[in-house]
Amino acid sequence: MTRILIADDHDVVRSGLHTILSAQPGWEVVAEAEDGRQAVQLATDTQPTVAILDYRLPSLNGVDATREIRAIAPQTEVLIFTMHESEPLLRELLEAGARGYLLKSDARKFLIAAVESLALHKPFFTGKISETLLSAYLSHGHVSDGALTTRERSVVQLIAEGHSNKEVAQMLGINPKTVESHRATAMRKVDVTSTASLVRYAIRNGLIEP
Amino acid sequence: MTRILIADDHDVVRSGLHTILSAQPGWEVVAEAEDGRQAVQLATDTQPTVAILDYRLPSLNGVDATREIRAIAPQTEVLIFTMHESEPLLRELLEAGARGYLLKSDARKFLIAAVESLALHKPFFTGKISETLLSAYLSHGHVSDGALTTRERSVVQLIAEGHSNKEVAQMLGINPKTVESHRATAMRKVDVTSTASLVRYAIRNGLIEP
DNA sequence: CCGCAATTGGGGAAAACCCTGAGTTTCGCC
DNA sequence: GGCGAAACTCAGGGTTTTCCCCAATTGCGG
Repeated sequence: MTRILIADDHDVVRSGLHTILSAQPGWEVVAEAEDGRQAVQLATDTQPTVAILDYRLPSLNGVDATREIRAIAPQTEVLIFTMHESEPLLRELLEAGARGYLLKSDARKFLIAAVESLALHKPFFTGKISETLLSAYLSHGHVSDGALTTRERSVVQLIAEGHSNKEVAQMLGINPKTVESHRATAMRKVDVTSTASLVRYAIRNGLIEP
Repeated sequence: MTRILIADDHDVVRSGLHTILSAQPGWEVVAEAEDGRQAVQLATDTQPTVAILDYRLPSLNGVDATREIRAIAPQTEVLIFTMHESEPLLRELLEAGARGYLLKSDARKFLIAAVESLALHKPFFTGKISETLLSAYLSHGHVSDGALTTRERSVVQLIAEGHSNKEVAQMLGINPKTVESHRATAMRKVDVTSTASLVRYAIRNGLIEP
């Protein structure tokens, strides 16, 4: 019996997944969560075979939820279900322990195959970026650092949220000049020349909410 | 018999809507479209009572699809189904002829009620902004202009795309100082104090794509 | 004709941006 | 344990861009 947990904040999506998955012989949806915390809680309680998590979840996002579920229920495989393909996101997810990545637009074609694969503890990924990144991960045990370092990401995040260099410096407890430095290298790395473009980058890659 | 058309690019969402709606006695889903053009085509063919359109649709967005459907199948009521609540968007939709606006997060509570209402040719809207805006529309036949003027919107748009004041000035054929001015008033109007926040506003309200 | 808002600008202070250099953890690796 | 690479930390000193007050000009509706 393949036991499945569904976590998505939109009940319409949950209904859709539920009907599609329940139609498969031997598959059972054992829990539905509408936010991250609930997903972790239900995963603990039900110990499902596969947990399907939307990346955008209230209270606890997909990455953090993945990390917690992997810690609490190690035999549960996590399938991330998301709108857009983002490389930094995928990287984080791999580190967090997700073993599947399914684009919402690929759902019809690959949903069954993805869950099937995860149930056998084999990874499953869709999308252009996925193949290269996944093979790199499987051969090295980790993926090379993304465009931005941790510090750079924090800075970009706070900047994109509307804070000035000075404010960011205070929040992080460092010198404004250092913030400038991180900001500058980050901007060079992602190849933009204005704050506006940097904000768009941050939003596209899920560093902040629009 | 209430005949329903569903248009959404994610098949999971279509499945969800389908199962929920079909469960209602007297309701029938007569068509499913995965993009805007197909929705218009199917609306022409099937002449449904209610058309449920996702706002984000490939090939033809929700607003344009609404306009065409209202022109071709005037007795079909259009219900827009969307993630976020955006005032400018709602404004456009009202002008285009939509009679319903349903947030995806409100789906479980209000989906049935919304379709029911539209089938009786009564408007149905969820969300905070909706009430005030709708009543204004019903009493005046149109809605007053949004927060930003035309010029201000253009400027914000170009700024958010990553252009500097100087570049924007060249594109619009005006003095950089004038661009600054529009930018400043726009920022006061939408109540932000940094470029970053302005870009987020632009993205939230659909002035530009992320 | 008068008001009011949109559009157009100026001047000056503040912040962001660019380049260069350099000290100090931090981490993987032999 | 030592060694190198990369990350994190700041500084100086410059240019460019935002940001915030203000004022003049259109233009449209009461």
